Amino acid sequence: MTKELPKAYDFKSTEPRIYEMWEKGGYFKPWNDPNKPDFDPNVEPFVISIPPPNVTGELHIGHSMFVSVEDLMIRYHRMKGYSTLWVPGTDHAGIATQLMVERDLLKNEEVTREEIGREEFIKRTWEWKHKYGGIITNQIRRLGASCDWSRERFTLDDGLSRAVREAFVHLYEKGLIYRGPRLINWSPGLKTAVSDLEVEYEEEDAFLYYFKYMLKDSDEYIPVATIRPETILGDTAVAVHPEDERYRKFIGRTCIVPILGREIPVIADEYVSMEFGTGALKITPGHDPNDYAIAHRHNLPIISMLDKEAKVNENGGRYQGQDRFEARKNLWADMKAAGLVIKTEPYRTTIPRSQRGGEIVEPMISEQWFVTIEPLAKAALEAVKDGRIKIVPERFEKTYYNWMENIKDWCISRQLWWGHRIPVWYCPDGHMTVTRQDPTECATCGSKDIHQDEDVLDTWFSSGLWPFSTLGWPDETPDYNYFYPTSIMETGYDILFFWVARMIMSGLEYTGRIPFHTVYLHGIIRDDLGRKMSKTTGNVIDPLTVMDQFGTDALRFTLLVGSTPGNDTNVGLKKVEANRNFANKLWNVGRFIITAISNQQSATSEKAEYSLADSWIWARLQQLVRDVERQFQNFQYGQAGQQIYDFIWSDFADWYVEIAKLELAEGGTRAARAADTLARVFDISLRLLHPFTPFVTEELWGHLRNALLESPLKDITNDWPEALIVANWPEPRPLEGWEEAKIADFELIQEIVRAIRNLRNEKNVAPGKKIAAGFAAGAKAVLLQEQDQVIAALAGLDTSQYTIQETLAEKPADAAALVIGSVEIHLPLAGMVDLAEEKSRLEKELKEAESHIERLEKLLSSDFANKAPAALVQKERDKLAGYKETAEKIEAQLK
RNA sequence: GGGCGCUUAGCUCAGUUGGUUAGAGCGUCUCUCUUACACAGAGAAGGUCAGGGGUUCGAGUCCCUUAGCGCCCA
Repeated sequence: MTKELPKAYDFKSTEPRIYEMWEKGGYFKPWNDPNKPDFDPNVEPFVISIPPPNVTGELHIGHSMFVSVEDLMIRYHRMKGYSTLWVPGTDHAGIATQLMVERDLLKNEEVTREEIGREEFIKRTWEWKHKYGGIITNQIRRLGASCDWSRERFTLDDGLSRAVREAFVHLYEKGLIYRGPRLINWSPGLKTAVSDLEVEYEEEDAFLYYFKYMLKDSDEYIPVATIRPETILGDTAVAVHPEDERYRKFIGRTCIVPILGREIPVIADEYVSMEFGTGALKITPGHDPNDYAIAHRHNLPIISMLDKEAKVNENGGRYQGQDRFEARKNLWADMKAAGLVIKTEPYRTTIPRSQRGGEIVEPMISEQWFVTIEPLAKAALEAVKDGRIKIVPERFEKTYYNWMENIKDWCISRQLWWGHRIPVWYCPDGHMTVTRQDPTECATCGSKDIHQDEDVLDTWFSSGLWPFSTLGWPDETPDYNYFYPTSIMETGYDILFFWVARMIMSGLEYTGRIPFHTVYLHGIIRDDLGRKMSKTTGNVIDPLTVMDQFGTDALRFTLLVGSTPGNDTNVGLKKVEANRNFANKLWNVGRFIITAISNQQSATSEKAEYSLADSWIWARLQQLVRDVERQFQNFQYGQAGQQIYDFIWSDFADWYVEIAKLELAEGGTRAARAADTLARVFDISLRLLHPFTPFVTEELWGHLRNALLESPLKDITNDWPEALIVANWPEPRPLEGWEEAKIADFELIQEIVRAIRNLRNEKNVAPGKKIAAGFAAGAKAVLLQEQDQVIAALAGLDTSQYTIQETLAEKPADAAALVIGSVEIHLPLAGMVDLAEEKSRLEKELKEAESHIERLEKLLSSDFANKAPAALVQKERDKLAGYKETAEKIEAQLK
């Protein structure tokens, strides 16, 4: 064939073609499918369910991260022979999607959702989903994700909706779900409740307002400080510390709420801090969680003074209808006029803001649905504590425990339209009907006049079911029976609570089993300076642009290598560029090998001996396979990738390929052996690299396979499948005993070559110029003689003026000398050797050798010799001997 | 207030049972377009592994402590 491959790897034309080939080839589907007749239930599956991105979202760098890691895990296990399933899908993202559609309606049709009504709005949202829902999944395809698209799921699909219904009713029947007025976090802009997790607290500049709480029928007052003066309208008490000398006398008396004139008691509670503010606290149980708790202790009334839009309601007297911030201003002004104001001062405090949109969240009393979380949390806590579920990295287990141990009931109702509607129906008598099937009448009184709860469930409620709902639960489908529990849950540590914890609780509660045995958490992607990416900073890296520029493999490799589990990763374009270069390097190595194979005339005969380089590269490759395997077992993917990179570039390309060129030029069996080694080492390298950079490896492997098939070396491919994606993973082999010596021999050759190159550079010898050399190699003479051509070629020696002997009869004049252990090299660089310079160079080297000798002698005469492992001690002794030899030779040179 | 992480070459980071002169990429400097690759090759410079203390024959790696930065929870 020998169709010339282009000089540079063209990822643009390759990636789509390869992905299509994979998908059409059915490689993304598990090979052992429980829905097929030849299914074998004894085969171990490996399963990941994708963290579902927002259905209407677009790819960001975080998605690239999880796709890269999960695809790596999936490809590795697929190559290992597991029946591998990666379930893709998307999540309806209640708030985000609803907002997007609302915004669109307002912009294009100038209508609000209220104006078009619930039914029409949901219809429009589905249309939106159908129009844009494919964007994110196509972008995930571009990343090379080998997930089984035939099993793609969406949280609002019929099946998954049934799962949600089942879960809700199950909890309700078990008495673990309740409805009631509670203090919740209210998002006034979105007009919905949000859960505790969806509120973020940040320190901001604010003011502390000091004012007088006048005592009834008195001129006395209690000074009180507050951050939110408008909540005075909802005050139901003033609290002081029982021990506080300043205010003790007021306990039990009555205060007058400013402007409103309501009478409220002065109470004593130890919660009050005597140091903060004035030491007296106004109590607004309707709008503050701590006050709410105090109010419960003291049986205080609870007043809500804000409506759903955070405007003052009928309890706010003359401020009714005013926005919360407007009311703050007006009330304060009126209080000032009334002489109740003491002062205001700047103050830094934590402000609760909505995770979505960033508006200030108001604690409010509201009727909502809650899950009694404690029993679920207890089981989920236990599953991690007893090791049934392992979290990687381990330290997050502590975080998990801490959260689970302090968990509060989960507010699951949302005042939205886009989502799973709560499966509860009410009749006029207030009976509740909670069923799996939509009812036609009240289960209690039989009334036909029933209406469904208006609220929908928190999106995370359905996401929590994801590992099993996607496989068919609540039905015991073949997929569910075979693939559940899944294997690994891989996601960012930022959603450990939101999602992972809830999946564990849900899995245990509904299926009675852990949803996965391992949680692997990756870090957050930051920019090259370690800053969080944000639109306002303008440092967002768009993965699509990066892929356009450098290719998918380069992006994936960048994300996977140089990062450690659970740690944040800084990504800059420079890194991606460097990895693009790696893909290109690989491409060119491949090009060279394919040409070499195509030029072969005969097959490798059994008799073709292995050269030192052959043995060395094999030994190194086997070392690599062992290391990579160990690292994969320990989730050290970054390390593994780095080592493969180093092997391919620094060992295989820089040394082996260069030596193979000589061997190929020799022709005959030597050339055949070299071609054979090139092919086999390259094959295994591509397999190891495939989970990291699937496209370029698949492409090259295909070329390699074709070249081999059309060459005398075709037997190499006997057990190869048709595509790399399903090729066997290289299994580590035990050491055979010869490796260490071959590696040591080869490393000596490398040292010699490097030393000569170094000297050439130092002396400004033109790169193309061949130079003479005389070796006094002592015991290494035979080895070096065998490798003379290799040394000559790599170091640029003139073979006609080049000798390797045990000892040299006489020291060549006008030559530079190099000493490497017992090997002396004389390079007669006529006219270039400055004797004085030469002497000082040798003296410097001698000094270095001597310092090593001193260090090692000290080490070996210490306790080290007695206590350290024997092999290690021997290694140091050998080193010492080597340095001694070097020093001796240099001294001889200096005489 | 509680918990966790980070601090290693100019920059960004690796470095997992502690093993002996600390690695990579980028950047810098010298040379080279040598028929796989200039998205490259050859060579070089550059680090008291945040500070202090301890354990050990041996510490970037384990323990204690201080400082700075960051994150999570309250």
